[in-house]
Amino acid sequence: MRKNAKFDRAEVVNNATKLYWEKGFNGTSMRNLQDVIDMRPGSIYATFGSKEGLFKEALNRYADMGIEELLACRKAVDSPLKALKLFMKSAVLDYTNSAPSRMCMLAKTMGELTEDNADLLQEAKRLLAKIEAEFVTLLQEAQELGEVDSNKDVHKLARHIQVQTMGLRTYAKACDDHTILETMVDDVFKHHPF
Amino acid sequence: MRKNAKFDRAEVVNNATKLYWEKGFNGTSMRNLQDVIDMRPGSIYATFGSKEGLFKEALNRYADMGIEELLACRKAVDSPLKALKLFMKSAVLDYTNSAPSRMCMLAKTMGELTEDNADLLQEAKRLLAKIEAEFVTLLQEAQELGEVDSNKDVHKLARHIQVQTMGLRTYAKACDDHTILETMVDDVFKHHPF
DNA sequence: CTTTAACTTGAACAATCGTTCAAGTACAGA
DNA sequence: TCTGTACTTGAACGATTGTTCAAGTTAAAG
Repeated sequence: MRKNAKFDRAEVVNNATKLYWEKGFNGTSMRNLQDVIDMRPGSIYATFGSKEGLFKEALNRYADMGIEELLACRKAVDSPLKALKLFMKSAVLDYTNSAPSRMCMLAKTMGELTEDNADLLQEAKRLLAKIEAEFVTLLQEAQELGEVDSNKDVHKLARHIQVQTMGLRTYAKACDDHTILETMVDDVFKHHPF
Repeated sequence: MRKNAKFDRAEVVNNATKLYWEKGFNGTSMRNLQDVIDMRPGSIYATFGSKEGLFKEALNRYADMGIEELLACRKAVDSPLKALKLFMKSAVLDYTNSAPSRMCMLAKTMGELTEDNADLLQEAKRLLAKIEAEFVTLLQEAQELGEVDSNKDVHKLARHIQVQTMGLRTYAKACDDHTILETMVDDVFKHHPF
């Protein structure tokens, strides 16, 4: 057997994700990528096939990070509803960390791409649905614990969380006022239809 | 005095706005623009200065169209709150018309651009604030008519409308289910904090 | 009709785009 | 040590990018 490639694939995809997340698909050039992932064109194309192939992998990495974060929130607090709120606060307010953009990378991708990149668009939709399914799981748990009325539709609530998160993160890029944003997240869980 | 340019500036900006709205700033090339506005590079640069200059004008045209639409909604119904709901339904659900994208062009711009185009980003923020101010005006009227409690903060409510609209329009691009979307808009005005 | 200034045209520019591939390097197996 | 293969390298490709500008066109003024 041959040894694997010299580069650390996970690290490479992480760095590519950061750049794509910040600059978008069209705003990122292969030469930008070469610099941040420290690979030459030949290796990149042998490994990922194309700019689109690497972007697709970056989208998946991004979604996985989000789900990991959500599960981490769940473990950090004693209730699934509090976990959702913590996750949302983190997504909307925590720009102190090394997040390349305030906005959701999947939402950015939905906005940027057209049918010219139908497969990437499809992948972004699929991953949004995957995340929404995680919301459903948490909401079902909340229902079992009595935090959410048992007659509520958890899929509907999950859609609601999704819309709020994407909307607030977009608003956050335009607003910048931390107090206003925090109040808006609090209000989601104050006036919510749970 | 000399006669004005042969081209119809308003028409040109309209067509440029359509293309920019659909493809985004980075996704649109000057040659794409030349085709749809039927002008040659020299004329374009003499008139608009740069790709960014034309985009800035397109952003303004887009915002003006939105405000016109909002005022048209106000005239179409007998209450400011119903007007807001009508506007939101139109923005989220009416993809039958010739809108180049389901998403808000300003939201798309906020997502696509970075500090590399700080002035365009600033302009998009300014226009989002301008639209939000129109929401405030309608909400104040609603307050005067007793449709909204007088102790509510109209600026806060306007922010809420803004977030819902942007969030739902982003979700709409990923969802496609008209029934689900319509229910979500209805729910905004059912469970709202007014 | 001639002049003159405003405006349009499209070829051309340097820079950058995504991608390819022949040549070089590195290392497991014999 | 030698061979063979997996992998990396970076120069190079044609296409396209945003932009410029000298030449051409148009039409009002003299």
